[in-house]
Amino acid sequence: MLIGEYSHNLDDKGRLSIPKKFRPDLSEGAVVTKGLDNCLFVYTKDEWKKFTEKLSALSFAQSFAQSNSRAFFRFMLAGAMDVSLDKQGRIILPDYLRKFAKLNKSVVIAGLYNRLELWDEKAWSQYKNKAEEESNEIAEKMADLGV
Amino acid sequence: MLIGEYSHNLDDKGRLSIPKKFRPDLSEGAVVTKGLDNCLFVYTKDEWKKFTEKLSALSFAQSFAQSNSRAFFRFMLAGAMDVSLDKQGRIILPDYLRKFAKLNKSVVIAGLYNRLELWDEKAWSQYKNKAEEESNEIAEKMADLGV
DNA sequence: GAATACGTGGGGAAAAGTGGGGATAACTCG
DNA sequence: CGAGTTATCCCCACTTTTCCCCACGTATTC
Repeated sequence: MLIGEYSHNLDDKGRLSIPKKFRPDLSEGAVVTKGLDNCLFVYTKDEWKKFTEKLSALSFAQSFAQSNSRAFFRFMLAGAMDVSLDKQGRIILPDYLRKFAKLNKSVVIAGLYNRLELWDEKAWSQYKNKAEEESNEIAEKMADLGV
Repeated sequence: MLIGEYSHNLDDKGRLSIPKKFRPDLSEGAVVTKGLDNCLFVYTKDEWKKFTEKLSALSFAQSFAQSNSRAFFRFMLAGAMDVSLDKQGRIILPDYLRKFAKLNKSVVIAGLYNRLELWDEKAWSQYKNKAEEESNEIAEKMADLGV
């Protein structure tokens, strides 16, 4: 299970080293794709398969009601890219994904159960501040979900 | 069962020693997460597993499609960190959790049945005073709930 | 009042992250 | 088809962080 928050540097060659803790999960290969809220998602090979299956089920079910669901489907899949770890445990992020998430040197790598998220550090801290201010709502959400 | 209240010091390296009494429960590993009211929760491995099972039971659409759900998952999962005791019975708190709970040197470790809570000592005493003032109201609420 | 137990602090070895050089492969353009 | 250019990846070296271990101090107990 992927949890926790790390801050690593993106170097001039577009390489990002993955925290040691996450490497075993990604050693078989991974897929990076455009995520929601202007971040990137990183899935393990297995999780990527599950994810696309769920996504297509969702897209099909909703496609009658929502015209933009196919656009969403394409958004998630079109930008996807296979990556693999080099011997130092780093991945290479293609330019278009770096630009999409507006990544600068300092990148936050967050574990979210079955995926990683990559954020520009500034964007992450802004998002987090906002979320923490609204922690009341988060508490309500927990209650809603029966946690 | 975890009960009792202790005050320990956080050292310059971010280490916090766990009261001897609680160590057996955490010896298999533990997870620290962001709690409510600006404190941190510490779950044993077993308790954390129960929690994640509840989360994973949620539907894909619920957990993924709604923006406040995404914020909730980022708060709970990216905000979490698994920790283990060193040979002196201490855990290391990552910077981002220390900042979240505004912990200074003196930290209160409180047992709450199935989890520990970590508080900055000042925040704890303020909270406790407030809670004691309102204890009448709390008692009434408990009565309402049929406790 | 010595002895044990527990919390606290710091020094040093080992591991993880970072950055750059160079070899090999791939791609492009004449 | 071949030469030049670009891109990819491996390897090495450096820096920073982590974590293990030892030692000290305070408190408690017998």
